[in-house]
Amino acid sequence: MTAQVRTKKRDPKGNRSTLIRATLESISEVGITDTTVSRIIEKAGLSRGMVHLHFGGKTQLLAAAAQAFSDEYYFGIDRHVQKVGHAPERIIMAVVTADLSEELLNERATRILHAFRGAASTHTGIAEVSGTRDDRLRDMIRAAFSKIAADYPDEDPDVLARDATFGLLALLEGMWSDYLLNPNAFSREVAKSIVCRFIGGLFPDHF
Amino acid sequence: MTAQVRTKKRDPKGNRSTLIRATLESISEVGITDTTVSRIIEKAGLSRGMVHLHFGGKTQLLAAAAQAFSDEYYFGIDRHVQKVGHAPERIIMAVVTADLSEELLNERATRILHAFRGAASTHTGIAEVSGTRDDRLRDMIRAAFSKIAADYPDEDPDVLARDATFGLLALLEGMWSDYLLNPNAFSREVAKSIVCRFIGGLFPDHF
DNA sequence: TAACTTAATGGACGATCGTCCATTAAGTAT
DNA sequence: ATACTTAATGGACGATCGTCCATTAAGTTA
Repeated sequence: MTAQVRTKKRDPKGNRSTLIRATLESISEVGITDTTVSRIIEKAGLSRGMVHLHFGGKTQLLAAAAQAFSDEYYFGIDRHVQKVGHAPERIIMAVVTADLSEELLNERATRILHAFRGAASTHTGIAEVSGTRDDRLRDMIRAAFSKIAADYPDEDPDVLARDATFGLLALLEGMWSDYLLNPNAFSREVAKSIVCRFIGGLFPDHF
Repeated sequence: MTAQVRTKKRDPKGNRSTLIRATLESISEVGITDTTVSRIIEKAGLSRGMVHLHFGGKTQLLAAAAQAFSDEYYFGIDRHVQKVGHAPERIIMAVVTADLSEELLNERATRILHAFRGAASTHTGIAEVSGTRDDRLRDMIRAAFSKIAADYPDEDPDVLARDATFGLLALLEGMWSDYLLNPNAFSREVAKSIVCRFIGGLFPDHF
């Protein structure tokens, strides 16, 4: 078995992901509506029939691209979170920092996210995949807030954790929208300080 | 000059707005991508050439629909705000309540908003019109927060008002996204209480 | 009523769109 | 080397797409 990276004539898995990459690139450039099969295969440098061969159709390719984009985001978050250990406050801050970092929050990502959002309500295959910042992330945040909320005996910990989770995700969502519509005026520092004001208001002893 | 509402054979203004209404209805049902001229005129019950006659083309019709939708939202907010007088705290709460009311926040509206959002970054005519919850609203909120912030001498009033404005709009944005993706699980009461926690954290003497 | 302006119609048009398949090529097993 | 399986190609296909215009109708002015 040779390494064969250079001159592989056949590469089904590679071509599959090339198509997905080309699709995401096209969406970030011209939006979903103008992302046609012709444009995708031109970007990918592959032949027309490949979409049907590997995905069965354009619809499934879009769904696979949505899934890949979602994973890309989540793994980006996860990498940051892994580094900070298990203290819940640090996990929360890692999520916030990562979500607002240039690595994850940039023009390409905001355009793709909102393009899929716009299509999610009417295209099942996409909706399943682009839930509110992914259920995985939501669960991670809620678990962290639940631990923190236990230190506030004056409040119902479930309600507090729920509000913190919901609020934080909504706030971050809004930051992405703002970035999308106004990438030049956007300030990561201001965004972060506002998020900190929010969670600091809920958990004054921790943030 | 007769009233002629019943049997008007020609009605350019009426047909124009019928086309816009049909466009928004189509977008809320099948998204922007599948909103075709054929579908629009079928919904409107008008003839094919009318799109070109009244708007010059589909692109301009979409832009006009985006504008109409934006106005629809803003005037809805404004009506609520007019009722509560000039006290800044009451203006803010009126905006929040209106934004989360069923009149403004519903499946149709969230679908249309996000459909336009997804197209905004790549279609100039739409982007101009669907800024972050409209500059008019942003200015109104900021003015109210500026007055309130003057009562907090420990903070820079400009920074405080800016953070409150930015944060509130982002939070409401996020609520809309959550509603879009999960209309059944969404609770207006929870959403409102979270918003109140946020502004209450910034302005403890007022909210 | 006649002449004129504006609105509305709906089909024809070329230009895409996405799908699919007959054909060729590459890789594997016998 | 041969037979076989899987990958890749690219053009043909019917089905739409949005635009536009020749034609008809409605309303207005003279």
